[in-house]
Amino acid sequence: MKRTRIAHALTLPAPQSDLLLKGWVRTVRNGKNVSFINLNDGSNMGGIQIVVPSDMDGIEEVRKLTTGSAVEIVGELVESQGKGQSVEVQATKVTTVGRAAEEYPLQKKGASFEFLRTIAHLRNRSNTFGATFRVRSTLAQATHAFFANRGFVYLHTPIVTGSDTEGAGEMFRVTTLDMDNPPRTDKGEIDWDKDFFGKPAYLTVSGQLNAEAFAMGMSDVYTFGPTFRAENSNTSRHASEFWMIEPEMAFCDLSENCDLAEDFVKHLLRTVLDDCTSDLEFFNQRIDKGLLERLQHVVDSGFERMTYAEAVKRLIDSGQKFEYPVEFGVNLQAEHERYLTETLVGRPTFVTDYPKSIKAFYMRRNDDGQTVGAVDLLVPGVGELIGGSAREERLDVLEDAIRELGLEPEDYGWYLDTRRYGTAPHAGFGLGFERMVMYATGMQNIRDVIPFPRTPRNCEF
RNA sequence: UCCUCAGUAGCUCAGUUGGUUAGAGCGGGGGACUGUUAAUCCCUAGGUCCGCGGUUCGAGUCCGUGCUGAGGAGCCA
Repeated sequence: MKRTRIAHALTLPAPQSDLLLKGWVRTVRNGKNVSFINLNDGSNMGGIQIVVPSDMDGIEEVRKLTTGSAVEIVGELVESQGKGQSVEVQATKVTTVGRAAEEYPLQKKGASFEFLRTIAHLRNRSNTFGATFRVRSTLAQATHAFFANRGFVYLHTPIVTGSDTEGAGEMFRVTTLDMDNPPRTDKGEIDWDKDFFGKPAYLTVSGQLNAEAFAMGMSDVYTFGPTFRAENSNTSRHASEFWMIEPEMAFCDLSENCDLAEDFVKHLLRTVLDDCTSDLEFFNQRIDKGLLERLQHVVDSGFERMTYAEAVKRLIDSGQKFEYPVEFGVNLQAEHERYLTETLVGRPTFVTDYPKSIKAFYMRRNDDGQTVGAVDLLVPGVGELIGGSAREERLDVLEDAIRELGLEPEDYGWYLDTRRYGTAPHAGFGLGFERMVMYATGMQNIRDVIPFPRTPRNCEF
């Protein structure tokens, strides 16, 4: 007999005999004539109700089943005699595969997210986290489907990089040197020439520069992989290891870049609305009351677009008092971004054309000489979901930008080659995948949307 | 890194102005009842009150400090 996953079993017409289910016990309730098991195998939200008659062989073992135990059930799918479910399984055989010890920490009654983080290896068996990681998986697969449908090449950029000039944040060093006794140069400095790669190496903070190189030849590419930032960030939306999606498109300007970002976000939300209905209903009911309405609204309406200058003006004109005053030339504070996207606009908002002084060197200089072709996508509840730009494709302008930072263009050899040999306008963005999962589920902490989160001072599991 | 708050049973929490032997619900163990739905009812076991130092006749409670966690800020995705 072949195992049937619970989500599939629930789609079968009842009655359906000779069903083999395997999963984990959520609850057991023992009655006089029957015992009830709620069985879950991760394929759906609510699991399935198993009814075990009291005269079944081995009923004593069933009565002593503990929450969390792994079991196999053989039985028949029938219309339910009770309320609360349309079908259930009348068991003919129950086998304990792996009994859960009495101290199994996931109880029927709710535990705090904070506690569940300390048992990250078990929390996927709870309603909230099962739903979160099903949605996460669906979003990942929808990402690949979206880009595949548009002819993008899926590009694997390196995890380990020798480039310390990316400027996107503090980097984790990768080394095989003995840190207790590293080799030294004559000057007493650590001799990185003796290290594995013959020079300092780091974990990537972005695949963008590599993706740009591939866009200058393969036209439309995207990356989707882990990214590492060694920032000492202690917030609900930063992790030291996270997943980022970075499309890069040749012959593309900032406006087309925004078009793609908007299509992409809408495609992701449409997919989870269609494919994760019961999970989203759970989130809507238990985690974030307005979730379904908000997601549907985002799918149905256009995103707002405004320049940084307009954003500053609207924030000032609003008369709203902020802890930090709004002023042209300084970065928007979190309170500004939140007010803009949540109150003034009420849906996702692209803010474009920031002052060059507050953005990265590779962003394309606008004709006004003051701003660059940057874009942030701000969304209610999460903040910055996407950061992107048109890239500076003009060799001389890019070299000037590097020099203005006090850096040497010679250090950017291969990157500048892409401007030297058949350069073309191009643009791209980075989307923080965990922030997307947060936005789609209403979950408020990045540590709760990644299976085993890595944050400062936390590398358990 | 900065600011604020918190840490009491396996989990979620209560614990009065500092005062005898620190409580409840859930979970665990035992039993009753029952087509149940976080089932219900009875009995029961279970505690380094985060660590260290101090004030006091006396500290879960007050003070200092360390650790851990959370929320907010900065950095960003």
